[in-house]
Formats: sequence, C-alpha cells, structure tokens
Amino acid sequence: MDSAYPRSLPCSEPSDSREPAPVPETYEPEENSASDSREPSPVPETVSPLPSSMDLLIQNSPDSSTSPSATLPASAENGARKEEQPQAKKQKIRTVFSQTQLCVLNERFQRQKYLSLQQMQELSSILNLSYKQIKTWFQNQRMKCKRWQKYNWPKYSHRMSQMNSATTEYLGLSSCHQGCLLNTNASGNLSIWSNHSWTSPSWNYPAWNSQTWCPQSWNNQAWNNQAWNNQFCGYGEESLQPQIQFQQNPVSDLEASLEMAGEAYDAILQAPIYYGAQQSADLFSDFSVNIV
DNA sequence: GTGCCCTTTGTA
DNA sequence: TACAAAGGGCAC
Repeated sequence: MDSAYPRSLPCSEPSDSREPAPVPETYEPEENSASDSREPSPVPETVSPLPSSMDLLIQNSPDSSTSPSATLPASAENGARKEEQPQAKKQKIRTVFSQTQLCVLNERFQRQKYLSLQQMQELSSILNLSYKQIKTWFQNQRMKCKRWQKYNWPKYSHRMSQMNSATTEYLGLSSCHQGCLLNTNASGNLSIWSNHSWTSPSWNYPAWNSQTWCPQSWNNQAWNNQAWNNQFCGYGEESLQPQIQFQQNPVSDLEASLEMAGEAYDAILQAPIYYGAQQSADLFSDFSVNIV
C-alpha cells in the first residue's frame, strides 16, 4: 500500500532536490579505480572510527549498479578479483557506522538534506567513508524522513495545540538508535552522548521501528517546534551513554576534523538557528549542553 | 544520460 | 530486527 510515495513530499524537498550535482555521478565506477582523485582516500587504514573492519572494504565498494565489473574491493583484490562473474551477485556488506560518524552525518543532515558532490566528498574524507556511503546514507535518511512524516506527522500537526500530549506520544514512538549528542561543555570538552537502543513501544511503521532518528531541519514548523524538541526533552541523561569523550584536548580529533570541514562542527555551533533562541535554550538545557 | 525515489535484498 | 546497499523505474 505504501508502495508508492508521492514524489513530492511533505518533507519539503528543496526545489533543487536534484542535488546540485555539479559533477555527474559517473564517478562511481571509478570509485575503485585508480583514478580516485575524488575519493580523498579510498580509505586506507589510516583513521578508523570505523567500527567494523568491513568498512574498509566498503570504501572501495563498487557500485554494481553502474559497474558490474567493479567488484570486490580490497580483500578480493588479491588478484583473485572474483572476476565479476556476470551473474555473481556481489556480496553485500553491511556497514556499521560508528557513533562519531553518525553524529557528524546527522548533524549535517539536520542542516542539509542534500549535499553537493563536493560536500559529500568532504564528509567522506572526514569520516573515512566512501562517497557512495555518504550518498547512500543521505538517501536513506531522506527516505526515512519522508516515511516518518508520512506516517507520523499528521498526528503531530493534530496535536500542535496539545504540546504535552504530543510530547508523550512522540517520546513513545521515537527511537533514536542512532541518535547522539555532541556535547561541548564550558571547559571545551567535547563528548558524544549516544542514545543507543531506545525502543519504541508504539511505532506505526513496521520497517521503521528503530531506524529512525529524524532531524529537525525540515521546513515543517510543527516538527521543528515540537517533535524534535520532544525527541530530546524526554530523554533523561541516564539514557545517554557517553560514547566518546575528548577530555583533555578541546580540539579533539573529531573536533579538529569537523573544523577542517568547516561545516559539521559549525553546524553544532549554529544549532540554535534551527530553533528560536528560547527553543534552543530549552532543548539543550535538558542535556547540559553548553555551546560556547 | 544522470540522479532520485522507492522497494527489495541480505548481512550483522 | 535493523539498516546499509542493491535493484528498478521514473523524472528531468
């Protein structure tokens, strides 16, 4: 039944939803080719916030859709190159993004649902992910948002006037498995609070149970003002586990990376622009997040 | 021709 | 069961 979502969604897709795409995505095939000039670093084993070793493989993850010949990355590269058996379906590798990666991605997504090629590349290099992964992630996030809105927003638009009940309900259905907070305290420490494994007793969409962490960057007023706020307001700090903490060096690796990007981190600092001064104050005060 | 949307696949 | 990635169709 929900097999077909309207092409124009409530998710307020930017008119330029077609992704600026200054450059054709044809790079994909090359993704694993030597001409990876675009891919900052196919991902070497340099940094690795990556939780799973698989990630390294993905970096070269070929885009079968465009290049059937592009096959197994790294591991198989041993010359074995499973030589794309015409019909050999490439094995899927499920990437498990790290908290850090998710935080940055989410932060970015909150601000921008569509990234240009360059922006994605930036992110990919910062996070040590492939462009394709970034792209896919954003794609998935957009879809998640759409579905979330489609299935849940109506309810909230309804309760707009009933903030309290909306809060309760939202908390009941929001499961931010991937959510996390970047906590920059007064002392300059940056920590990431993750809220893993929150369950959602009452989620409406089957496939959505827990993979939804929907950002507030939608033009949707109701969402901006309520849902997002509520998403966090209800979570006591006890439910937030510090996943990463950069205690001594204010300029942690992550922070440094973000600064290099000049965007992601900036996004954090600019968070208030999404809410009103008051809203952001309320929102963050609940978590003792002091943005300096 | 290229990229997005949506569905399906398949691993963790 | 969650969710990243592949597959297919469609719009521009």
